Amino acid sequence: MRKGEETRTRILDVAEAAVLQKGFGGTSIEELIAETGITKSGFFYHFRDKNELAKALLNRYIENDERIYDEIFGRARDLVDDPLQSFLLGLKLLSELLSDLPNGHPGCLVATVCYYERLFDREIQETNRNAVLAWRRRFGRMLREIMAVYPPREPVDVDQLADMVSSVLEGGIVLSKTLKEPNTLAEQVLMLRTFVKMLFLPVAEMPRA
Amino acid sequence: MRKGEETRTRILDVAEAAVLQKGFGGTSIEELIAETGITKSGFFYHFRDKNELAKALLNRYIENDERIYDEIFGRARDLVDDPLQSFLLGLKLLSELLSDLPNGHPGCLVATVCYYERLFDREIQETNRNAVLAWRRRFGRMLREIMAVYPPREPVDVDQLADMVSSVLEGGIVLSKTLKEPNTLAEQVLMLRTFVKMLFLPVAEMPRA
DNA sequence: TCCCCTCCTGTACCGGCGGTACAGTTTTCA
DNA sequence: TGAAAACTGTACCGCCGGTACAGGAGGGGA
Repeated sequence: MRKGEETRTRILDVAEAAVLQKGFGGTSIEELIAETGITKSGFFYHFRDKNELAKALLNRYIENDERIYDEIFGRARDLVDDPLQSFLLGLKLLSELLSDLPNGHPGCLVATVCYYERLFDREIQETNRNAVLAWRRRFGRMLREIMAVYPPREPVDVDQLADMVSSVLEGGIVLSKTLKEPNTLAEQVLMLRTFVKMLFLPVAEMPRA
Repeated sequence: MRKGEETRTRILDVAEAAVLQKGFGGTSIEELIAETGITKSGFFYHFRDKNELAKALLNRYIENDERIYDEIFGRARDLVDDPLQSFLLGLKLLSELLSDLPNGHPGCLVATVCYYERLFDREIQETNRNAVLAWRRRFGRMLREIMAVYPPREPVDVDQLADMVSSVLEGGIVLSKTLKEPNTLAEQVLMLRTFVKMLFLPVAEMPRA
């Protein structure tokens, strides 16, 4: 049981890196087995077909993603009491984490799946959809706490604002990868932070001169 | 010359729709020739290989994209003198255009290429990079005009703010497609508009009661 | 009218890949 | 030590990207 899990994980590791660079259609099973040093039969022992691999890959990615957000915003919550300051700190920590990635963000599997949708079954599409909805709920929850204390300077829909976090992350990844500027993603998160700050923080000071 | 261009365009039309739904790796040449009613030899008469098709596809997409932005923000410029109000109107018009798309936004080729990078040659990657840089310059130009009149409420880097427009668009497309909620993209653009408004517009009124 | 160029069609072929089938072997752990 | 788990090896299928090349329809200019 133990050994099997290890091999499975190794396949998933190799597959994830490949898929994020070349998409699902561009990643061949043959190259995966070559890199993991397993045989074709061995691969199909673990995954019935490519769709099954995609399913496992996506689920693992989403779980890991959730864990990272839990940790970052959980830490921010522990350090600061105020919901707004805590959220702003969370975005700061997230931005730091992203700018510490040595080769930039490798890409988001949710986006990859989104741009390959037609070749996946309904289950994967639903999983992907639910992942995005989970982001909406997560950030929405925090934003609602903020709104209970700070009235927004402009009228905004909470869900749409929560989606903005996801948008900037997904879009920032695309920009960062395309430009080959690893730091762009981190900067975009800080830009979003500025937006949130401005939206909720009471006018602090008068413009000088 | 006329007939050839027409066939070429038909291939590109079919290919674009397919690629946006299934990615490059997931789109087979055989299905393209089946749908356009051309033979395999006919296809390879127009495009040397898949890479050549991708190149043509991407260039056409980028040109069309630029034309749309030229038109929208050009119209906004004609209607309103003030650079800030003009930009805000442009975002409004863009949001309306996006929410009028019957089946939602079909997807962005730049993002598709970004998530398939490793299987393309340097030329395509450079083209893609330049497209994103062109967005940065485009929105940067408008934002600089705004900043010459309106001091931003918070210190922001112009290029990063310009990138925010691209981020929200790219991210909004991913969200919209994944959620199968066509309107999410338009809402995200309006959210961005709120941000820009808040950043540059002087405090308009006191919060009531 | 003839010829040439553009724009294709038809046919045959290659190797890689996803996937299947299944028999046999090694490794692990209770 | 024995059964289950975790593989290997081999053979095969059909689709796909790509190559090669011969030939043909149709229009436009000399």
